[in-house]
Amino acid sequence: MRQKKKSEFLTEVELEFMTELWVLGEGTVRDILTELAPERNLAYTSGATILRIMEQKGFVTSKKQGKTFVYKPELAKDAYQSKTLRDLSDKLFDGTPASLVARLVDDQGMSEEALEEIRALLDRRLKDNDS
Amino acid sequence: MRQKKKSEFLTEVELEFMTELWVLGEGTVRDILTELAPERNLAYTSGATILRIMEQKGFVTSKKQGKTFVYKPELAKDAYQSKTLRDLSDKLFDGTPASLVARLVDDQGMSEEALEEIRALLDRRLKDNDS
DNA sequence: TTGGATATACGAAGGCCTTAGTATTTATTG
DNA sequence: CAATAAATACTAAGGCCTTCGTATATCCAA
Repeated sequence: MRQKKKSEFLTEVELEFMTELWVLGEGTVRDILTELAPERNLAYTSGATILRIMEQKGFVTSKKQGKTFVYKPELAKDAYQSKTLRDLSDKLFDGTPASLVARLVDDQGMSEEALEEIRALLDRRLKDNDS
Repeated sequence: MRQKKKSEFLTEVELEFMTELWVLGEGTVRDILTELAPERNLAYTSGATILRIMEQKGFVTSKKQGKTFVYKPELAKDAYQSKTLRDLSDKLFDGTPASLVARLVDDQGMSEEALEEIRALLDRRLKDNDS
């Protein structure tokens, strides 16, 4: 009785939709399409299909409101961020998160503000560990 | 005259192969298959196909050595790490790398050493900016 | 109640990814 | 040179992703 065990990662479009749901809290097909960039131009039925598939996969749940489905994330953004980082760290950074951060910090195009912000974060975290 | 502008990201298997090439520096189909986990069990011709496609996409180059192709990464690991992080930051962390680090630091079991290491890195980087 | 607008259900096309098989070429060595 | 082993070239199948069209159901207003 083989378990599904599918990838549990969102596809490109699924992430696009989920991102809107994370902002909205919940929403209908129409709500989400409205939030997308105007140049996105996705057919209504495409949006409906995407959300139906996402529900099949367990990424969202729905409740019927009148004749319309309202969708809600089943997966918290925080949790998904964590999962994604763990995966990326394993696959591209030899499983050492520190090297991931190192690369990020080394990379051009990070403002000094962002760097300071990260350092503050680390300081706070290190202080917490001491106590 | 539409430009290719394809995704420029490695697929799952391509990353698997590229990871070996990054370690080896360069290698043949045989070399790479040897490096993969024994349980991977990929047919030789599959490996050859994957590398041929990767060359088409410009991820690797090849030179012929005797009757055999030797493949070499065209894309540096560092560069690909950066690109990937930028993409992830944009798509899942509202374009603010600091929030990415925050999530990583918050929930990954990062050792104090690793945290210190990163802070040192930041300090160095911020000093450089000052000068 | 019925017509029109809007929503859902279903299916399918086209594309890329992964994998592998078959046919052909090439190097080596008796 | 011929036989064998190994590599390359090509093709294709199966799966998932993205997108949309058609058919059907549902709500609301006149």
